[in-house]
Amino acid sequence: MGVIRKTKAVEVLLNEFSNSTVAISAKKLIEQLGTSFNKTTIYRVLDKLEDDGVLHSFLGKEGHKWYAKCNGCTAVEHQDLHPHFQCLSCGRVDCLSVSVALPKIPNRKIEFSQLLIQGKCEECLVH
Amino acid sequence: MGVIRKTKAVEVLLNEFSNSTVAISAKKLIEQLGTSFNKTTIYRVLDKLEDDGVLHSFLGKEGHKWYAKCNGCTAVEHQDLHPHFQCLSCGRVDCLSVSVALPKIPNRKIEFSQLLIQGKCEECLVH
DNA sequence: TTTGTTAATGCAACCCAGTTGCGTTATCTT
DNA sequence: AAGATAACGCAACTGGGTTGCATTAACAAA
Repeated sequence: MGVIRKTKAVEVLLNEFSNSTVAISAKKLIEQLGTSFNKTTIYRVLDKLEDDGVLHSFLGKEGHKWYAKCNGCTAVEHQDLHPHFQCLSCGRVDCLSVSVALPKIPNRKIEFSQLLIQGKCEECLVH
Repeated sequence: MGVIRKTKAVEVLLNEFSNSTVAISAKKLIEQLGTSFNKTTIYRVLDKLEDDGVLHSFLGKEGHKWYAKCNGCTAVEHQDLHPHFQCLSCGRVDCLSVSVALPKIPNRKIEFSQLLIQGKCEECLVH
C-alpha cells in the first residue's frame, strides 16, 4: 500500500502531527476535520500513513485508536515500542521517549508489547 | 455496588474463572453462555465482579474487554498491575505474575498502567 | 495541456462490542 | 407468607470503525 498521491486530506492530516510527540485520537481528528473530510477518508488516510511508517497507532484506555508521529520507523518495520502517557485530567496523550524493560518470560516468544501509563501530566499537576 | 445476591448467572460466571489465571473475553463468555443468559446480564455481572475485586479487566489488542480472576484485590482497591500475555497464534491470554519496572517519568504522577505483551505462547511455539 | 488510468474520496449503509430503559422475575429480609 | 428491591430479559440504542460502490481528482504519458 502506502501513500501514493499527495492529496489535500493527506496534507492536512500530516500537518496535524507536524512537530510534536502529542498523540491524537481518530475520534478527535474526525471532530476537528469532519466538516472538511469524510470520516471514512480520515480513517483510510491514517491507516495508510501508518502503513508507510509515518504514524504509529495504539489504543487509549477506552480502546479507541490514537495516532502519533513515528520516530525512525519505516514502511517495513515499526519500531515504536515506547510507552504512551495518558493524562486522566486533561486527556492529553503523548509518547515517552524511554525504552521499557520488559519482564523476562520463560517459554514465550515476545513479538509486540504496548504499555499505557495513566496519571497526571505536568500541566495538570500544577493547576 | 457489589454483588449482593447469589444468582445463577453469578455462580456460572464465577465458575468460568474457577482456578486458573487464564483471561476470558466478554465476547467469548457471551458466545459460550449466551443461550443460558442474556448478554446484558453477562456484562452486568462481570462489571459487578470487578467492582467487588473478584475479577479484573483489561483491553486486548483489538480493544475488547478481557476478564481474569483477581489476586489479592479488594472492592476498595485493585492491585492487579501485572502484565498480560496474549498469544497471537491461539488467542489465549493469561496473567503474568511478574511486576513491571515502570520507566522513570519526571514531572508526571503515575496512577495506573497496563502492559500488554503479544507473541507466541509455549504451546504454540512447540507445535 | 490534454487524455487516460486508477488512487482517493464521499456517501450510505452496515458491523458489532457494549449500553440503556423498562417491565418482569427471583432473591433475600422480616 | 409478604413486601422490598436487586437482578434479569428484551428490545432498542450508541458510537467507533468498516465496506461497497459510484464519482472525483492526482499523476503519468503523449
